[in-house]
Amino acid sequence: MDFAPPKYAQVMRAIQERIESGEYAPGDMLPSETQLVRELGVGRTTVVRALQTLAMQGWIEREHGRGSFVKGRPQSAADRVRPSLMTAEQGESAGAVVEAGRIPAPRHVARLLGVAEGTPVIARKRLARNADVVSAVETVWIPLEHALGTDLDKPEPLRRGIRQHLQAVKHLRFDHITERVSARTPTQEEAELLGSSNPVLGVLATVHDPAGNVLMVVSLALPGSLHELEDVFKVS
Amino acid sequence: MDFAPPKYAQVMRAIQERIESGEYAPGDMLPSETQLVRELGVGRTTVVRALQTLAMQGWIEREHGRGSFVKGRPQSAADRVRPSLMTAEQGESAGAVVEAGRIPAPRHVARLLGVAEGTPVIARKRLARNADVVSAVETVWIPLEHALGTDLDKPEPLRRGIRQHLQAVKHLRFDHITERVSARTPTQEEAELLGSSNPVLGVLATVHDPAGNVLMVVSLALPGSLHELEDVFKVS
DNA sequence: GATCACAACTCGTCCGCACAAGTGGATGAG
DNA sequence: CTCATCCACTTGTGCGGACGAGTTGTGATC
Repeated sequence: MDFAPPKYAQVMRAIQERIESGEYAPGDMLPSETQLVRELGVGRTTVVRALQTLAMQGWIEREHGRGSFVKGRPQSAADRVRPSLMTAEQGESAGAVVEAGRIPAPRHVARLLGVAEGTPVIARKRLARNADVVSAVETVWIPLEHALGTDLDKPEPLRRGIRQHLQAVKHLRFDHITERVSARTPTQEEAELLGSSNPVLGVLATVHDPAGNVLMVVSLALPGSLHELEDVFKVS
Repeated sequence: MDFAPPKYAQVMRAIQERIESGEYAPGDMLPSETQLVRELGVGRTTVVRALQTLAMQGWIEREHGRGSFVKGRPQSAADRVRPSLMTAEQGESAGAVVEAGRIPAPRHVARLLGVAEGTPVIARKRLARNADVVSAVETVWIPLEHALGTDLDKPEPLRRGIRQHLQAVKHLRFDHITERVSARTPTQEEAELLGSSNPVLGVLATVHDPAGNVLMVVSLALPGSLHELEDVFKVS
């Protein structure tokens, strides 16, 4: 079964698309709430909720008694691409999983997980493909206790992302992620999978639950020629 | 005249105070919406709006069908280190400046500055040292119009950072910065300056004024073995 | 005892309506 | 012309009701 997104989200998307397409340019006044009600066939409650959410996200500005005005696509630190979160969130397609099973934890992973080096953990390694080119090698390391009873140690592709799977099966909740990015030469194995030994962006991330415990470690190798991490931020 | 804050804000404050006082402890379930409606004498619309806003701000968590649960006072994510901003902010020490003067803009810089390739611009290249090791090659590209009258084209070290210098002399204000990070092999020149041709983090940043005009471009080569960019962020 | 259906609760969304309050142009008195 | 007033518009807030959907306990049934 598939679900239609809620109406207020549909209204938001409709307006966002008109802003991105240039139909509503920055500075323009949006149609009034009552106009949108008539045009979109929804209640004013719904329109107001959509507009207020857009205002909170920085797309528009609302002035009491005057109208709503376009500001443009919001640039916030929040919409930065977080490669580790993408990895945890995306489902898997056929053939993506290279390896999934129990492995002694290497030192750098053991330290981040807070276990002794060599402790058996579940490692799940997969390939991200982009137009038939391998665009990333993703390895997820999970302590046995958290992987127990999940499908993470099975080579079959997951239909939902790892985060949703862990939440549904084990009620584990992600709270925050610490991500460290560096540049390095790919390991032998990564070079073979990527078909190149050019420099890669190495991302090493720890995923924490609300109590601060480390749920898992994500390690990524992103070929420098294919990936750029973009970030826009205000100067104080 | 003084105004009473809107009711939904009063409801928010009431719940925040109960969380801060410990009456509602983290993990506790809040009273249900209908209970709060009776207790506070407001409509459910108002209670729902207050609770949804608190959830967006991270005070509580709402689970469909189960209830609302206390998370605690929200904490904003730690600020990330912005290498390009550091570069623009720091002063220079003796011998740091490798080169400063007029150069035809290379293609990738010209595109970011919005000028034709080969247009003369000011390039200022310097080295960051850390315990006598060259830890970064920093190049700043500035259109002639912005560099005119400044000391940016002179090889003498600046006592203040580039940002303060531009603001004091030319009244230019930084508003936001777009930063793109990738992994690459250092150029011939960078490799010589760094004394190594190991992979580097390549940072390419454009600095914008409040109107969105590009004030300058910053290009950094950070050896992967010496630099890690760390970032902590909340998961939705 | 295990299983299933159901009721009673939760939050999620949506509607129509109402009134307050801010803005700006039209209108008419002076 | 100047100014106050009014009116038509805008958004802000609030209410009650309705229905959907997820969760959990309870009790009947097998």
